[in-house]
Parts: sequence; structure tokens; C-alpha cells
Amino acid sequence: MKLLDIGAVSRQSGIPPSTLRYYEEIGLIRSVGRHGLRRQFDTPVVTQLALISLGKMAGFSLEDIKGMFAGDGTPQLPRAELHLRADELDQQIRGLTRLRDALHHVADCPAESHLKCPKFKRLMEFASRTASKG
Amino acid sequence: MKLLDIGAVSRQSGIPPSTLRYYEEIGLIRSVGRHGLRRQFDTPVVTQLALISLGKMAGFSLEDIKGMFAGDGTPQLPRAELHLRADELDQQIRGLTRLRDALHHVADCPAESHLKCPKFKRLMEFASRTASKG
DNA sequence: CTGCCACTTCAAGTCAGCTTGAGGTCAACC
DNA sequence: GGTTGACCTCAAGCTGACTTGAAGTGGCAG
Repeated sequence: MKLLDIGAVSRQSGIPPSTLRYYEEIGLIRSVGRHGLRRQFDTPVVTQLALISLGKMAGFSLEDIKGMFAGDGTPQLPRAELHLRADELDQQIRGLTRLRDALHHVADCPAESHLKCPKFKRLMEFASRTASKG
Repeated sequence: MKLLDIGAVSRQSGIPPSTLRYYEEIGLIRSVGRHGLRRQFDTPVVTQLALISLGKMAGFSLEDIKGMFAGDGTPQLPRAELHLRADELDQQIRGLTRLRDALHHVADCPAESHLKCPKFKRLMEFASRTASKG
């Protein structure tokens, strides 16, 4: 198996060396040896890093993501949890969509004060509700 | 104008007193006086707090949000910037939607390893691309 | 007048996810 | 064999948005 040193991994993944060291420190990825001082990684770590980016985008914490890999770095994705997270994501999307539409509306609204616009008021009620809940 | 003390504002807005004090400290909201030690707020601060929640949801920082109010707490929303932010939001929504669909797919994918699934591979490429870009 | 309790201040702590800095090492190239 | 430059370690610092803790205050009910 061909080995990559940290610089190569960094270039291929777009993730800075400092972050890669950090990821290793917290046990999220593993290096397989050294070339002098330099960490050497197995090539699949690049795939693993792509998965990690993906997980981060989906809103998982690094700690969560850590639990999705076996010790050797191969994915061990809990399917039920994925559905759960996808559903949460869906909620988030709905909220953001509402927000986006409202932002556009507010930007174009002819009412001389936003506070007089009914749509804006509804939006604010929504904002208050969700603020109270978390 | 009826005044509310911090506890009342907290109950009405769902925002803890410590946070309200913090918001005042950074100049995001204003109290109008004291009753003994206790801060008193004008009732419109509740509306303002709803707007603040809204702004946070849209991804504005508190500093950004601060710039959206006049000194008296009435909104002063920069319309062009709202459109801009709405468009960014739209990008975010598109990414999340893709991600959501992919998560569902991955959760249901019959391939014995995710790594063998073409859809998953495409998803990972997307993840790598966006990771490299920031 | 007493006691309570919601408030007050201020400094420090928390969280995640890194980055930065100082000072050191080592493989490779000329 | 000297220089280079990419790496190394370790500790500390950073960001944003708060929270927590200790010690104090003051209005109001009884």
C-alpha cells in the first residue's frame, strides 16, 4: 500500500496539516507510521476525510463522526441515525426556505416600516416560537 | 409606556436573563432605566428580540444584527444585503437538500459497502470539492 | 423589621474546532 | 556536508455566544 505524507494528504483533501494533526490527536483519523518525523497515511484516509467533510456538512460533530468509523477507518454508518439526521435536515431546510422567502419579501416590501407588514409579523412570530423552544 | 423588568422580558422572549444582560453589554439592546437594581425595558424590546432571533436563524452574527437597528431599537434593514443573504441562504438550502437526499439514499442503499455505491461516490466528490473551497 | 429572592456586578469559564508560535528535527538536494 | 523547507511537539490562543460563580443589593410580603 502506497503511503502519503501529511502534505500530500493535505493537498488531496484540501484540509490543512494542522487540522489533520488535530484530527489524529482526537482519534478521528490514524496515521500508519513515520518517515523520519513525518506522519505517513494510508491512501484511504483521503476517502475518510471526504466522509468526514460530509458528516460535518450534515451537522454531525466530530465526536459523532468518530463513532461512524471502525478502528481501521472504514465506515460503519448507523442507518437509522442517518434517516433521523436526514429528517432533522429536512426540518432545517424548511425553516431556511421560509426564511429565505421572507428575506426576499422583506427586502422588496413597500411598507414604509417592516413592522407594519403582515408577512413580516408572521415571520417574527415564527422566530419567537423557535427562539423559545431552543 | 409600560416597562418590563428583565424577568418579564425573559419570560416573554424565551431568552435567559444572562443573555439579555449580555446583549445589553454588547450594545445590541438597550434598557431604559432601573427599578432599584433591576433593568427595565420598553415593551418593544420583545419585538426586537424576535428580530434578533430571526437574524440569527438567517446566519447573521450579533455584530451584523446590531447594525440593522437604529439607536432606538427600530429596524433599519439594509435591503440589498438582505437579498444577498437570501441568495446565500438559497445556496445553503440547495447543498442541504442534496445532502438530505443523499443521506436517505445511503441509509437505504443495498450495496454492502457505501464505498461501492455510485451515488455515494458522487456525494463524496461533492463533499471533497466543498471542503477544499473552505 | 425580617427574610426572601429575584435581581445585580465582574471575572472567569465553557464549547467546538481549530490556528499559531516557539523552538527543534530530519530527509533530500546541490 | 551545508542549506532548505517541510515537517515535528507542546502549549497557548482564538472566535462567538454565552454561562457560571461568588459576593452583594434592594423591593416587597408578612
